[in-house]
Amino acid sequence: MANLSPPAVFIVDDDSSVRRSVTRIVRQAGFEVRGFASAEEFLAARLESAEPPACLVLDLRMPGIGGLELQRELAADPAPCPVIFISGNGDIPATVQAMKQGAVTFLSKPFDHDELLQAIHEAVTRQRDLLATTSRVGEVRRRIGLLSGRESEVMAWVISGALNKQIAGELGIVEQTVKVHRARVMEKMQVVSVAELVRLCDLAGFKPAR
Amino acid sequence: MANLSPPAVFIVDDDSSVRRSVTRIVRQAGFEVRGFASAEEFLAARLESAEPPACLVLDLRMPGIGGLELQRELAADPAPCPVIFISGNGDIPATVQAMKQGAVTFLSKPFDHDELLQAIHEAVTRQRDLLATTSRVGEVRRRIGLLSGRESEVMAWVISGALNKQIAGELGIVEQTVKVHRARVMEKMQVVSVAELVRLCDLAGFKPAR
DNA sequence: CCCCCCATTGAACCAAAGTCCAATGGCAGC
DNA sequence: GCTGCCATTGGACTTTGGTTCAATGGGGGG
Repeated sequence: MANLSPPAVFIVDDDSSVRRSVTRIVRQAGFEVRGFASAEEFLAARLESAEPPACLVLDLRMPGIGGLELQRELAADPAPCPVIFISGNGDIPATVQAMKQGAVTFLSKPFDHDELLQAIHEAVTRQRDLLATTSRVGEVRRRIGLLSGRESEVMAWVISGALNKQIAGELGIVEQTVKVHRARVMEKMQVVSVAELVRLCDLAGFKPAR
Repeated sequence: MANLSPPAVFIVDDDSSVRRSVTRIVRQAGFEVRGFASAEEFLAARLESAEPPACLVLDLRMPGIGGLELQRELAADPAPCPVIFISGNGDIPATVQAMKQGAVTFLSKPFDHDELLQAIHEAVTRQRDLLATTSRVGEVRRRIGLLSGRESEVMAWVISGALNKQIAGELGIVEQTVKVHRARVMEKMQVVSVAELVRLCDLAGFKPAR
């Protein structure tokens, strides 16, 4: 719960000499590095200690699960680990697919050390930003989860700009009841103004009524 | 002001046989096509008739301005024309740069006709969506431009959730004055609720105070 | 069966927002 | 100098929003 200082870099490549080389370069730049000989090995290890502030240096072609497949697997994650590809025999279609799937970059072996480090830097930055927004979204969703059914309905109308009177009409209840729910919404969502509420809901993908 | 039916496709390639080939394929699929032998020629023609619903099929290597450079030029536009690269001698670094600069895809000659058409379809869709949001943003910015200086200040505080009393204090004026400005803001921005106002301002990048 | 959460309503009250109407002063352009 | 736009303020009034206290009824869990 407190591993922010040295971002972790994972290197997945079936060629042990590449692993050693990358490990040496990246470690020297001050990162925590772990090597894996295959996608399967990485996935197995990842299950236990999913510590987010990290990025992945990935070989395209490997026995078993390939780089693109692994990338696609990871993309299902809400805050996927950014991927940097390195490949000795990459082709343009693979590069295109990798980039479409969100790769930071695609380097060819032999790669330039500075290029790799710069890519890692970009990946770490991207990951930090992504984690920041994802955790904010998660927090907002947690709060939304605390709302009762009626409270959610009322909130949907509030963020669509409806007056209490209108909300009451829509829900078939009295204005006073709306006020009660509304007050609880503001309390549970931890906001003091409609403006903040609108922003939180937009962020979390909570849709207004109508 | 009404050319929405057949999206336009521009093909820029110094090889006239490629232009002919692409033109034939794409025209047969129902698109309007225009060919250009160089980036310069395209830029010159573009100045007059910038009709947005379009996409660009672009060769990587050409005499004069290259494909990547042209793409970078176009990217300065608020709603840049989506680019599909085709290249006979593309390399991975060029592909990576093209994709990073927002290319739809990167095809190698000889390319598959269906791949090209599918890419064009994606480009057109992307462009249509982009244009929709850009025009909405433009409209909102136009409205913001109608606000007087004070009105903008008041709006910034309103969308940050401040009460009229607080706004008055911040601006060193009386609450009644705030109400006047606020009413004009709602009128000029063409909204009836703070919720809508917040969304418009977020969309247009208008930042709240504080 | 009792307790808690949820939804609902009522009354009373205060604070805030919105809407009139009227008026003053500065400033730019014709 | 007149005109129009902007910013400002005052007063009076209505509508909404928000709070507090009190109460009822349904439903699930210990």
